[in-house]
Amino acid sequence: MKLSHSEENYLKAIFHLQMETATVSTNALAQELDARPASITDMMKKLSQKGLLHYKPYYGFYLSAEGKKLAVHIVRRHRLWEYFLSEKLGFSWNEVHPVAEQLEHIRSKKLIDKLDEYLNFPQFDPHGDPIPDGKGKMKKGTKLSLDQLLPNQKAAVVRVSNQSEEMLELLQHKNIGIGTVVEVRKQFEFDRSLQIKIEPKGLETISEQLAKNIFVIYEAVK
Amino acid sequence: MKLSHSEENYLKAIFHLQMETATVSTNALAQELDARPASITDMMKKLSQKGLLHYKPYYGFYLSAEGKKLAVHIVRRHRLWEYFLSEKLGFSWNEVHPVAEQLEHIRSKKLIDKLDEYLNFPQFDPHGDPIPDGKGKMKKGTKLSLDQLLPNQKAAVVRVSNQSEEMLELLQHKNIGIGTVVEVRKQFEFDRSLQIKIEPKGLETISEQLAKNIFVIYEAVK
DNA sequence: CCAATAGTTTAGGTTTGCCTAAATAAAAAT
DNA sequence: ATTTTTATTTAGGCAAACCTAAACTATTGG
Repeated sequence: MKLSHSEENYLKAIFHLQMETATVSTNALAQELDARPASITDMMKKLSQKGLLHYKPYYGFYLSAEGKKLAVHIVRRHRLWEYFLSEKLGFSWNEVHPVAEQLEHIRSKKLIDKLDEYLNFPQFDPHGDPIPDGKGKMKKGTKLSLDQLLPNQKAAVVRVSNQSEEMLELLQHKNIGIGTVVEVRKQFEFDRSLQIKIEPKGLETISEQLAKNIFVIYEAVK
Repeated sequence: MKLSHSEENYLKAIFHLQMETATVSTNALAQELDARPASITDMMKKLSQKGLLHYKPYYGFYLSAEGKKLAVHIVRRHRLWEYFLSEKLGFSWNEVHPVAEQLEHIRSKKLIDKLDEYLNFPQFDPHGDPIPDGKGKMKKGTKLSLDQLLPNQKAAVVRVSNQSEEMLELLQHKNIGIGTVVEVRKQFEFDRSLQIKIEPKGLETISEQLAKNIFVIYEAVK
């Protein structure tokens, strides 16, 4: 099934809205896509006819299994590109979205597979959102800033919220980057600084200020 | 000036055809773009109205200065992506074109600048065609296989025509890759093998068979 | 319960980028 | 120099993806 850019955008938007509400309304989607409700209705007819979503007029719609599968693949492409832009080309995490929005529509399975491999199969994008793997599976986790992480809980760095030269320098010195696995060992009451374990190296102490700017994800307990 | 994907494709195609003939005909462009002549006429009206080309009905057309500038930038994007796909993602040189055809339309100056920097400002794509720099300048040169290169003439490797594991292994062993500067020192009559100088390392001897599969460009004498 | 309002769909229009078929201009052949 | 052939343009249409305005449902509040 080959989709137009527009159809892909619709699927992705519905996918995101479905995280909140099981069934999505015309107006909600119109707002999400910055389009008029009438345009949404047009597209819903088309997509439901293609079997990508269930649509009952006046009652909203939600993705079919097929539609969801396609949506997840689009999300995968989007987040892989975000990771690429951030990690390889040095974009800051707040600049990646609009460009990834375009890159996600490039049609080439080989491109995405090779890119994934080249990036070393990252599991989270620069915003801390999970990247689905080739089969559509993605890590579930809880996102919070490092100063909120419970002690002795392993977590992966997914984003740094401040992009100043000074902070990046400090992070580089301490060998902390996206994907780095960390664990809080101790919190010192006096200045709320943290002693953390950084894999694979060793221990470091970081200030509360820094910790608040580092976001991590830890895996939900199974 | 922002162009649609289609408009960009037209400009690029005209640019390429202009290498052969100063003025391009409707039919030639229709063939190049695999479209009907009537569609070409439609687009020529639009592009000439935008000032991107000079068009006299029944007499063909050619790019204006503005149109040429835009075309060169599209070519730049295309070739940078080809280089990326080949060098970073491990695509073979004959697979890169269709994917680059899509990637070239991504709109983001920053993306291209960063990509160029990330790739270390390459001057030739995997087909041996020159990549325009940010200002539109590109190296002019003559392309031939290494066994045809005149002795003591420095040249840059731009492509290897065979992609077998065995050959890539050999090339890697001899430290020859795209961009490597080489120079023929001596040709042995017996088996037509070549002694070549490889920068920055040193001398190597390569078989005629290998030399025929390595393509180089040398700068035209000024 | 029924009217007002909020949400959704239908009807009809626009632009872009294509197409076919017919008309017209230029080039080639007799 | 006509006629024939080839090349190009015009005219009219179509599909995708939007839009506005009008019509229609569903919900909600009195």
